[in-house]
Amino acid sequence: MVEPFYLTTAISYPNGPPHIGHAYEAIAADVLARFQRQMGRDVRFQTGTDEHGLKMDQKARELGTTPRALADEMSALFRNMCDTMNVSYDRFIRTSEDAHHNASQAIWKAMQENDDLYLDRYEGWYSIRDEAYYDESELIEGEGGEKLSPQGTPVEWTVEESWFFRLSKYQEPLLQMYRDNPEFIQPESRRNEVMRFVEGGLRDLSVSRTSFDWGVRVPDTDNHVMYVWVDALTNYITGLGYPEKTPEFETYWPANVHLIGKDIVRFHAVYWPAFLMSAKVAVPKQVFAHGFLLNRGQKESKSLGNVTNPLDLAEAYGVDTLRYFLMREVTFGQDGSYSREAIVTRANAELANSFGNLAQRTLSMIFKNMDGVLRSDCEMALADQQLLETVMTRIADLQQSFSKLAFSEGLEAWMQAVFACNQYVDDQAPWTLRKTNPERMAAVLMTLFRAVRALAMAVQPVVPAAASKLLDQMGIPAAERSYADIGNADWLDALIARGFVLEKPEGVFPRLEMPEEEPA
RNA sequence: CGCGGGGUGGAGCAGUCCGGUAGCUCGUCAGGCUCAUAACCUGAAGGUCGUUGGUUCAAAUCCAACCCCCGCAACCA
Repeated sequence: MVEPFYLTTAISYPNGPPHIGHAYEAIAADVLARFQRQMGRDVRFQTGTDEHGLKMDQKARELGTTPRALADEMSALFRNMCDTMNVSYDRFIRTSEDAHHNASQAIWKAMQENDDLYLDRYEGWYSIRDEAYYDESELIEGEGGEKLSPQGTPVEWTVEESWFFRLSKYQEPLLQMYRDNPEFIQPESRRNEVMRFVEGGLRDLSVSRTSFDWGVRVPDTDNHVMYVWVDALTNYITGLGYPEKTPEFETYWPANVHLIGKDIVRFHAVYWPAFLMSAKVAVPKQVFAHGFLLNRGQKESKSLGNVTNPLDLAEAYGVDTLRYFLMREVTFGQDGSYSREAIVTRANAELANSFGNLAQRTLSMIFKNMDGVLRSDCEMALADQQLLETVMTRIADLQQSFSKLAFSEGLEAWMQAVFACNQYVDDQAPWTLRKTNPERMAAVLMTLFRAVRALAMAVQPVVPAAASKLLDQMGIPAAERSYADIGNADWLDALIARGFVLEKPEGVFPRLEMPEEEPA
């Protein structure tokens, strides 16, 4: 029986085109998805766009269009970004889909049946400019003694009819759930943050709006739409067919991982499980919050004018390179910094010089000195066995790290194996053996062939296109590239039996040019 | 006392939960090799792990106080 694995990204808010952060999350999720597939899991991977809410409404008005048209246009950009980045989602969901409206209304009714929703009035100091209510204690005094928001914008006492969710009722159940499932919120620091927040007391949550109508209508009302997070979070089960008990829902829910940004931890780790408990649906197994990418140590923002279009980076350096860089450079879960120089340095040092060159020199020597003909009958020396053992150990390390989303740690282990191979090449000096001991040379080159194959297979989740290009050259059948296949005993004999002969190899990780000095 | 993240060789980071020779990459210097994508391999220099105090046989790691940097209004993961 194949164990299912359901993972999701957060759905993106498409009131603007995708930026580097969206790409980062999608790529990380994809690496995990591909990794789990290679581990033999039955993976379901969902991403998409979160299209409702006041901001979409406003943005559309600003652009002289409709929210629907804006959503269609932007959502397509996100989908295109995922496709370009080679993100292997199974389902790209849009919250404006009819099925999603049905699901959101269904979960609403389920919460209502559990007596967790009630109609009340929301009143407080409201800042129109900030679109937020403030507590009396947060307000500051303006020059003329008038009340101002903490941001210095005018506020007025506002009363609005709103539905409320009894979040307060779930304080203890949530804390109990966190205690029972220490892995529920990762990384650790986020868990502490959330627990402290919940321990501080939960207030009921306003979950409907009457001030605009671009959203999911609250059942049996004509002027309320759901608070955007109520419907947004529901996407994770909509995509599986909720409220129907579909085979997908039965198989994949509860999700193994919701991969999100650190800014929306509260919604996923507090509100979402509370909604689900109320609706009597199982809670997800894990919420994993990644950090933010900083552009040379600075947050990217439109006002600073340092926003990077991920597609530009992909075009300039290649999708695989970008994927590798993002997974390798930054400790997953923490904030990290990137720059064009860093991408080029990292890609050249590790992908081109270390691994790419290793593959190239190995295949090239087999092609030139053995006419591309593989052999499985070479006698293995101790050094050969030790190298392969090192490689296998490091790959096991990679797998263990990737299982806990420690991508950079896993790739570091992988690099250690690559270094060991290059060291081995130097020690064995097959170019010398060619003259002195051709038999031994063949043994060395075949050892390297085995090592390169394993390394290429191991790194597939991160650089899928380049890895398969390399494995294609090596004659490894596409259907035999899972992790289980690495350790197959007879793959080499089968390859030889098929009459496979290596062609002149072609590098798959070209060296990159360092960019011109950028203005400081 | 608002909240959070961080301060480790020239640069960027890991290690901190579960104390015990301070690790990695890049850069620099010296040497080796020539199969390979001017790539590869070896060695070296370089750090009082923000500061002060405490606990301990032993602290980057635990405790206390303090200093500095970055986020926490908007666009925004």
